Formats: sequence, C-alpha cells, structure tokens
Amino acid sequence: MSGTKYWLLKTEPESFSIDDLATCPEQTTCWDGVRNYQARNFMRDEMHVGDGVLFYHSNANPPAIVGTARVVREAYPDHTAWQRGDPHFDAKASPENPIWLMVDIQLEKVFREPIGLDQLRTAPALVGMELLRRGSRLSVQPVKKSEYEAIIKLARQKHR
DNA sequence: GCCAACGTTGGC
DNA sequence: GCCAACGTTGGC
Repeated sequence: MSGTKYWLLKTEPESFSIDDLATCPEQTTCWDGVRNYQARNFMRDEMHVGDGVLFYHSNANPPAIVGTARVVREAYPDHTAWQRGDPHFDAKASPENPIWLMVDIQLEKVFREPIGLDQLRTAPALVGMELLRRGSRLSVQPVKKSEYEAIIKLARQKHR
C-alpha cells in the first residue's frame, strides 16, 4: 500500500513486552501512556490504520527490536490519563479534554532473534536512523521505509 | 547505579 | 520569553 508509514514504538519489557502483546485478545492492545507532545502528535496527525510498527524493547538486555506490529485503530483519547492512581495519571486531562491519545496495534511478527542495538548500529542502511541518534528519547518515532525494510531483512537473515 | 541528553516547569 | 532547576529516559 502506498502512503503506508512506518514507526518505532518503545516499551520497557518489564512493563509491557512483545510476549505480553502476543497473549492479548486478538494480539491487539491500546498503546496507552504516551506523555510526550511530539510523540502524541505523531499518533494524532500521521499514524494510520495499516502503518507498520517496529516493536522496540528499551531498558532491556540487550535493548533490541523484537518484532513488528500494525496500526489497527487511529488515535483516540487515552483514558488512563484521568484515572487517579494510574502511573501515567495527568491531573490536567479529563474526558472533556483528553490531552493524551493512543492508538491500537496488533502483533504481526515476533522475531525469532531480537535485533540488538549494537547490530543496528553496524547496518549501513540504518545510518541516520532516529533510534540510533545520540540522546534520542522519543517513544514514538517515524521510521523510513528503507529502514523498515532493512530491519525486516536483518530479521530474516538471522533465521537462516 | 551513573550520568548525559532532553523535556517541562515556573520564577522573574 | 529567558533560563535555571528539576524530572525522566535509557544506554551502559
């Protein structure tokens, strides 16, 4: 599909891993808890059903891309923002003024072997990738089609 | 646990 | 609107 965009979503596997996603009903989950405006705006303005998602484990050993998913629902209010006691509670958010949004994603593929950060750094096709930029912290970041395809290719090679 | 990089907050 | 202080992220 032309117009398909590609994204990388970060998660700490201790809080939500790709294996957790695999056990969700329909292998689908809402991507709640994003509390960064730039990340939110990507979801709100540019993410569409069918977009490709690289699933990244941060604060992991090793940090790695561990699989792929698809966007199956476009941005809608993140209700956890006004749930008192939720780790991502935001007193300024409410059903009338949600502030924060989320999308739904569905698992596509769990890589048999994760592609670690160090391997990503050595791939010529990935030079300049946002994830590899020093100090990159965005939890929702755009990925070039060429980068996405290069990573799929790396995952396939690992299988041989 | 350290710390660099980055975002947010709030005084002025 | 500046910017210092503070909190968070995330690799190591």
